[in-house]
Amino acid sequence: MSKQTLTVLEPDVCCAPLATSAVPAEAAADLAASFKALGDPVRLQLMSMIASADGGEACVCDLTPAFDLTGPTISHHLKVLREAGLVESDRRGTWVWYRANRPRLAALSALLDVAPAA
Amino acid sequence: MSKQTLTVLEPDVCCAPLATSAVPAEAAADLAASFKALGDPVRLQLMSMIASADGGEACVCDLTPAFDLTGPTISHHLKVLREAGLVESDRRGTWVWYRANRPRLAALSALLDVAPAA
DNA sequence: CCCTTAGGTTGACAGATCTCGAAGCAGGCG
DNA sequence: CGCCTGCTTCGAGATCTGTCAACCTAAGGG
Repeated sequence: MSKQTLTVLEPDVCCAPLATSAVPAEAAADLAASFKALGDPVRLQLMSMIASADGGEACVCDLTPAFDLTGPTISHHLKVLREAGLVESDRRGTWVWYRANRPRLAALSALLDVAPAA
Repeated sequence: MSKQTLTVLEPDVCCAPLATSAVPAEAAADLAASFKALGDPVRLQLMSMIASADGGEACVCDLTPAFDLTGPTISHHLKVLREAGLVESDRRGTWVWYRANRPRLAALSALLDVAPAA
């Protein structure tokens, strides 16, 4: 697996449900990167805390104390989520705020959708 | 991250959309394991090939030649998907057939669902 | 029986990942 | 200006992961 950052990352890379048609190799690399980012308990919780936060935004200062991990580690996980295109960050004065990339989440959700009208 | 196989793996471990309420730590470990399994381009393609296969089943003999990888490697990836509860296997005579665990996929899809009734 | 074919298991190795402590950068306060 | 706090980046160590070659098991055919 190469270290390169994927340049695709459009919210709607591939939306045909996985159970409907096979995912092409190029799209698979991009989509798998997002799933991999969610493939860590800490990041999944971070993602959910951010996405479900009041106002749709969460401050790092609120996220960090929720885990038994050091600041740098949380920062690292947030960076992974950022590079996967799942969240966006925004510095506001002293604190940094994170918000979820809804369209991206929706695309992933649609991909895993099975037989909506079975 | 421990090596232990999680014992939970019920299809409906946690279904409240990630954007609605934060995922509890215990559920996060289980769910993240599934996302991690999908976090590899090869496995994501395998998953889609199996889920979209005619009759809902795919033979390993059809999956392996679709990649530029050796048999053992494909076997390893299928094992990961199996242990993540995403697919089930079934030997039928000479060949082994795989089919998707639809409920599990549905649960993951629901988790990533954003603004169901926005 | 022996052999061939389909898959899975084992062992090994390069590369990636998670975690931390130390150091760096940005913004606010005295 | 000088310092403190919040967050990120850097460097390092232990662990995990993807891949292959070699080997093993199961099923079917002479």
